[in-house]
Amino acid sequence: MSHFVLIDGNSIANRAFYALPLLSTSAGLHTNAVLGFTTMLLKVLEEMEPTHIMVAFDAGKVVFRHTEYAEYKGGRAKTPPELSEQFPLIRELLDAFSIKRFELEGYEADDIIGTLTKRADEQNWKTTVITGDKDMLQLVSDHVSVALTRKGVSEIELYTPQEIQEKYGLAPLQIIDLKGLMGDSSDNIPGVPGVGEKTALKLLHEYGSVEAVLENVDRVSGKKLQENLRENVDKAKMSKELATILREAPVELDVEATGYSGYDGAVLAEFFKKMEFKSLLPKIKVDAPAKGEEKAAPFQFEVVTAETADRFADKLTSPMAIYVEMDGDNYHHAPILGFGLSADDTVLYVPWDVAKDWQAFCKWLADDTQKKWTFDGKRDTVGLAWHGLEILGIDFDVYLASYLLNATESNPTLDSIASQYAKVRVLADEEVYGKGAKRMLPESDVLSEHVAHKAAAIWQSVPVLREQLAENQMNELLDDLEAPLSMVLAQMEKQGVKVNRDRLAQMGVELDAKLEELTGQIYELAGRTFNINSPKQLGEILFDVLDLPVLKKTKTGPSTSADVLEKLAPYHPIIDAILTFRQLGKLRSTYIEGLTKEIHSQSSKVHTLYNQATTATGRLSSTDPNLQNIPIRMEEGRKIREAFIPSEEGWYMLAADYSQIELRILAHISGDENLIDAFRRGMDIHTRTAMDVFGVGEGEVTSLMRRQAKAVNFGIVYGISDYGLSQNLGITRKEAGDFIERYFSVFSGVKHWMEEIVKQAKQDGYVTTLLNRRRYLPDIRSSNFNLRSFAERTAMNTPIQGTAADVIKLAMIRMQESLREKGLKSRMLLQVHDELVFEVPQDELEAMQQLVPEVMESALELNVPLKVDVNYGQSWYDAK
DNA sequence: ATGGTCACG
DNA sequence: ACGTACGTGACCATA
Repeated sequence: MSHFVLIDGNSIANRAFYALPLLSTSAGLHTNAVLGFTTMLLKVLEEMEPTHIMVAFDAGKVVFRHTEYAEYKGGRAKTPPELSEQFPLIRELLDAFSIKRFELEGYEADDIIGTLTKRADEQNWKTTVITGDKDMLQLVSDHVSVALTRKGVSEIELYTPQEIQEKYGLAPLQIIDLKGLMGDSSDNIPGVPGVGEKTALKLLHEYGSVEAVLENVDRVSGKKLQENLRENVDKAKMSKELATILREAPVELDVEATGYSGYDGAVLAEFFKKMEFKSLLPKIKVDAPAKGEEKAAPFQFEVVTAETADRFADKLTSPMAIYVEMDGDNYHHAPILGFGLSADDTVLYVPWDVAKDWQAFCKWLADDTQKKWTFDGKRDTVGLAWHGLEILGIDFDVYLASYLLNATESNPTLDSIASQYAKVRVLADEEVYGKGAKRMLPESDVLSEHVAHKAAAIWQSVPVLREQLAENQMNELLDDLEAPLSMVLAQMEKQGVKVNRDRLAQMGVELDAKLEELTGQIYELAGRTFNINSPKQLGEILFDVLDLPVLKKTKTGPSTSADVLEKLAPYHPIIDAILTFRQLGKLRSTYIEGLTKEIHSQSSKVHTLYNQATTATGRLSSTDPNLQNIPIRMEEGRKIREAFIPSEEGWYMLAADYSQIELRILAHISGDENLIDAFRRGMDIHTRTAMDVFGVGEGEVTSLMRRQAKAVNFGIVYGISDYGLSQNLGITRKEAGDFIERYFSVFSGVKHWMEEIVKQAKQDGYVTTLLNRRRYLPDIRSSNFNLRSFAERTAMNTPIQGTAADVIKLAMIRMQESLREKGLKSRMLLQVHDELVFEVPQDELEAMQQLVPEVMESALELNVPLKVDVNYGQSWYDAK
């Protein structure tokens, strides 16, 4: 059966360009749109198996619509040169694929596709249109489906008439009426003012078309809406015309001429090489090896056994890629299965039982001069340490490198790294081991090949990663910050923190009693029993049985979150009981029961896992258990910290935290003179902000004024919006807006910086921290208001939060060095974003109280001082 | 698996 | 007209 695929070339190229980071070849040629286009094509060819395929492009400056409406597409931003220069490459790409492309002077790709689908439809061909443009949904019919790209170009969503009906309640042709009413800002189709998607859909469900709406305008509910419709009759009609895709363009291309019989693998490979798409090369389907090209050698590796080990001793070289395979994600517990090793043409697999008794290997492993390339060296270091082995000489970590190159793709996996930077394919662990309850070890030959692939992938990726890091000037960030930090974190994780199990149990007993009492009270107040932990059941009790007002909704029903409940508290005594129940329940399940489960059987301590490649901003995160969210704000919860104690008799817990680090960093990078002055004078920053914003003297700042100023300062760091501030302070949006305006008039340097950073983000597509950490913001130029606004706030927040992360990471490295140099026994145990926690012998207390702030405050020189507060006590609770 | 809620900076 | 404060992870209920 025939299957005709039509691709909207401009739409896909645009999507791909904005979805992918701005990649370039070593020669400086930008290729991200080409790459996205290519992945899409490979996917379409494989999954849709078209018998006919073509790509349509817009052509020429004069599109016939212009003559009808001068401003058509006027609102659209100019195509950036980085994208325009890729169009010729995309044409080359299509030629390499032997796919027909077509353009027609004065017409858009839409119209070409509209015309061809009509012809195909008449012949009853199965037809699929691929585009990112929702307008095209109007082409859908029984034979024609439209595939919309989502998440850039990596995923597609197929629309048939049924799906359009389900999603919009409209027939395909009514999509035109929808656009006619709501308009489309990206195409500068005006629509009717005041009518968005919701209103437009409501009108169409009732009347069916733009014309019918206009005829029945008297019956439309809403005075303002009626007025808008009456005053914009012409605009509505014209918008509908603009949104209508032409189905009778003078396209001379015969549908039959788009017949497709596959591509020449060798030609395509040549093009991929030119584009430096190394990872795509293996995806080219070749029926027979192309003439003149040697068949790729099958993957070869050797398994080392106890008997043959001696023969392999001289294969252990420097540098060499090593992958330590473990059974499970938590390397504090996981058994080690074996090692993959690779360098040049050597690829080895060494089972654990062989490796642990192979002396030459263990010696090589612990030899600092033998350089190792790894995937997650911290995992290797800690995992091996639990089994009594030492690994030294880690010289490159592809996990950290890949994270730095793209922090938005959190937790890079080796299979994805391999597909981006290496030739060899690596299966996802899930494919080898299964997931969840179905997880199990595969046959030993499957396992050894999988691990061997991993080592080979690391070996091949390193040079590519090095080069890309160099292009972004990020080698220093890796070599001097993240890599040394990973070894500091390894020590902290392995060291662990002592937790007093009995203390927790005792608190648990007290909580149980209180919770039981509360449960009884709640049931009585509700008049029946129910599951208080179920938002659904709780909602029924509150809003149906007790008939309390619904203040906020979630996707699934009325919200019962704490901020809503607090507002409902005056209505009914059950609310306070529920709030307390929630609070205590959280303490019991997460912090008593959860934490107790994490106490390690071997060490009686908790050993967290710091994730160094998860956050988009450069912060760490902590799991199993998460030690970065131990309660502190409420006294009942804060008591949990009494269970965190030193691991040795007579030692102390010492905590040091940066004071206002984010605002100090804002002062530095914005250069705002007022903010800098405040910090140089050592003032309380919230009081100072209140003085400036309210125009009062220091003695006249009330606690309310200080509280409001504090909220404004938080808002500034988060990328302020009047709505967010109004929510936080419980004031109107207008009042919040006034605060912000006054803040910006006093701290004009901050305002200027915020405008500039957003502008820069729009230009570059990313923002950076002081140490050149980078975060891409693909939505910064989105036409979707929400996505764009979010990206803009992120552009303001990330340099601040990310630089703070840089600073404390630097301090941790210096701190560890300092402890070693001075021969101190004190140990760094925890990092909580702006705080470091140590355990300290009594005779080092004095020295540490001096040293820790000194090292932290001098980690990075800014144009304002950094300030650190230190406290110590018998437990983490007492270090306050 | 997903969403709601809540703990932290 | 839109619908939000920035960054995380754990637990519970429910599909």
